[in-house]
Amino acid sequence: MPDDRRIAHIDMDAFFASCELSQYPELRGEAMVVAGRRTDAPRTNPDGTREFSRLRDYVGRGVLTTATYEARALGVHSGMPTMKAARLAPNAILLPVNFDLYRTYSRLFKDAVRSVTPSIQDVGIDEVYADVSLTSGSSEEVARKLKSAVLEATSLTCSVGIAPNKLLAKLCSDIQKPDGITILKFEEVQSRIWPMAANKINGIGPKASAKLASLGITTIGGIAACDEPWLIEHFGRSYGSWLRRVSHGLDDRPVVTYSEPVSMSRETTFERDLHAVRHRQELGAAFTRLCEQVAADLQRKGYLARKIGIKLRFNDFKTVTRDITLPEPIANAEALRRAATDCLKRVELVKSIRLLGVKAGNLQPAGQAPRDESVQFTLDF
DNA sequence: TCTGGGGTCCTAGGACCC
DNA sequence: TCTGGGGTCCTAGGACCC
Repeated sequence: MPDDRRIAHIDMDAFFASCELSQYPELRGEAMVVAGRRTDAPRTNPDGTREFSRLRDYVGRGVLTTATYEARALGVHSGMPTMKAARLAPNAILLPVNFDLYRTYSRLFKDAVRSVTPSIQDVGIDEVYADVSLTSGSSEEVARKLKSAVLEATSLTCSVGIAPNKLLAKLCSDIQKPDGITILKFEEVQSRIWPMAANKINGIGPKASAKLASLGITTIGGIAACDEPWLIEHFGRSYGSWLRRVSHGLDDRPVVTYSEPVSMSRETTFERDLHAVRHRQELGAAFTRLCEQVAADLQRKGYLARKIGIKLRFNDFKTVTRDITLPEPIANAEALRRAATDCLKRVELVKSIRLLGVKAGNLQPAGQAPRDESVQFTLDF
């Protein structure tokens, strides 16, 4: 049943690009993408003007992290391989990712939302849910209050959706973008939500929407028109009945204001594929580094891990994982590398390796656990 | 010149225990 | 002497999200 909550979803507009524009205002109105590495950083001339890299200068295997609306007009979008984007928009400005900057703005943005209501749920770096059931004022007023608080704190715009639950609020914040406000009452699900594409729903990704399309369903209303047994027959018991519920706008998930992390991982895609034998040294060094990074992350954030895993992606893009559960939780790099090496031994290393990753799971707070010392390793990959 | 990095959650089979 | 189930843990893979 629809409930009487009032949930806001606040989504920053083209967040990474907007953060960069605050640093480089002269790029406003330009086609610009964020994708590069440090070597693509702008250079400052003696006269104070700046020179920027262009997309055509990029060499590597990354994908676009974001693109301004002007760049999107040239046919590029986030997630697109950067080399492909370079062919479509060679003259677009290229900036390296600057996560420290985005984290700073993210903190300001979330604090601003928190000044309106304490009940907020993090959803990544650039969006939050907020329970505004008890916030005074009409939904319009609350939305305006949220937007002006964010603008004042960050000089950046966001889009706000307010609806009876998280599912609908998230769909709403996307309707008027950028810098928009969308308020939805439950009675409007049929008229305003049902016409939307099925894959707008959080949880209906590429696979599910392709399958829906193959069954002749492209909109949310199309799902709502199916009966539950039919959905269950095609999508399984759990996913089928979930599809039924969300297509009718039903969602009783609470706004979760705090949650413990489940896993921490580090991974890297190599500049070129590496072979386990021919590039043993290089792989061993990368492997050690990843283990050290994960260990450092665990220690910095105060967690121990009982599950250690590795991830390999081969030159044919096939991905395998192996993991192991330890009798005692660990956080130090040496023990982590030993466990990860045990996992690595269970993989046949014939094909060249494109990506290597190390992951710590089954986390528990470290409490009074003793700190470990940093250790030098031999490269015995 | 295809295809990043850091996450969460779910499923499914096998081991193992009662 | 012919075939239980339920529960939990472990492992691998995959869908999905930002």
